Amino acid sequence: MLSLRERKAAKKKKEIIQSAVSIIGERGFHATTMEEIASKLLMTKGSVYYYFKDKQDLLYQSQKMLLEQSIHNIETIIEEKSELQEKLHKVLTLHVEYLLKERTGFEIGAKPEQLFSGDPLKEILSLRDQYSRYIDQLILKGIEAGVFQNVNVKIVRNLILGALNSVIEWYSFEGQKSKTEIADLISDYLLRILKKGSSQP
Amino acid sequence: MLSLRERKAAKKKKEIIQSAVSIIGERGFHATTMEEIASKLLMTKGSVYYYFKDKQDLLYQSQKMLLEQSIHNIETIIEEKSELQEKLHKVLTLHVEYLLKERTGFEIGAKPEQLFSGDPLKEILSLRDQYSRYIDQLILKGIEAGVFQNVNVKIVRNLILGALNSVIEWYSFEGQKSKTEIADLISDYLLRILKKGSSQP
DNA sequence: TAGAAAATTAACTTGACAGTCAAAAAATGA
DNA sequence: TCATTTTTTGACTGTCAAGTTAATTTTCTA
Repeated sequence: MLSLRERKAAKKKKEIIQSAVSIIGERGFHATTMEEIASKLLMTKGSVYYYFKDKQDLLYQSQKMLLEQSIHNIETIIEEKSELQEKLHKVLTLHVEYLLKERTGFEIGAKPEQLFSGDPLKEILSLRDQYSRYIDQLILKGIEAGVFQNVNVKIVRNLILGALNSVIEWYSFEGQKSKTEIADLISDYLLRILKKGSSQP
Repeated sequence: MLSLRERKAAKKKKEIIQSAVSIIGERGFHATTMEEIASKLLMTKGSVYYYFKDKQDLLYQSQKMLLEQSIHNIETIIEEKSELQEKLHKVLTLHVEYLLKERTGFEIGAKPEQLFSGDPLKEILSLRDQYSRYIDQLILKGIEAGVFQNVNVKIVRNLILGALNSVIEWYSFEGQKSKTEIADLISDYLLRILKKGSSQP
């Protein structure tokens, strides 16, 4: 079990990540200074460097955290026992909800190629890939089971994820609709790409 | 008519913009230096400052150019005489094709709030808005004419644009499909969100 | 072709920020 | 309580890039 000290350190790390994410999310990675990140927590830059190797490391750990949680989310739903269509609907809905919850964090990570290189980049891309493959599997199973139309799986998956991720840019807290309502509506619309119409056998 | 000198200057401006866009597109705005932009054209930084007020200005003018061309594209199609569905299909297709043609330029401009502020930001957002409104109109007309399902226009428009714009991130030149094929396929899939199925009256 | 206007250069200033480090402060625990 | 370990500090360094400018070179034109 973790000592009090270790748990305190872990908490501080999380706080620093949150501070970093919120500022970087607004201003962008390069425009954000370590001093800003620190001073938001009433700390000095030096302290931040006590917990993180460098600026890259800070960003990398925050992105890894978000992606791992996303994968955990999708795995939970996939293990549930329900109809394929309902499952995919749930996956899309949760995707939107988690995206909006961790809005700034995901905004930052949109273009990992510009943020990371080498092994960290590989790791981030591989986590994204893992997530995409889960969705591909759901679509493929749906096609095989005759629930969905026959489509180019990768293209449709990319379109769906692209549409979902864009919600970050246009969902406004001012809007009439709650996050849950929006998530549900979006998922309905996007499933139409896959659902069988009258013209198909 | 423009003098030779003016035309030369305009050409040089374009070259600088292209150089800037290609480097910024790869590395990001803040990570790109004016010296890099200049040296790609065998120039020095000072020359670039002769044509552009500052780094922001250079970026702003490149974005404005792209958006104005996009608006011109959509206006051309809207003026054509064809069925609503076909018109929207053409708009989506051309959107993808132009996006992939000017790939890096659009990649940069994805988050204008992080790049601009004040009047330039307003101008960029207003151009984007103008483009969106054209699409809204097409969808709305389609609904009114009974060609499309009744949907929340703004949400569906945002989903469609989000999906379309994501193509920048995943379309690979290695892929089997040409840009035209991809554009066509994507437009087909996305129109399914709007097309009437058998369940609707 | 000479003189003016336009364009380019290279050296310079300025400011900012990432990352370091020795010393101080705080927490721990015997 | 006091010695030891952990954490924090803030001043410092080195680097790097934006933007300026005076001097030079090129281009135009009368």
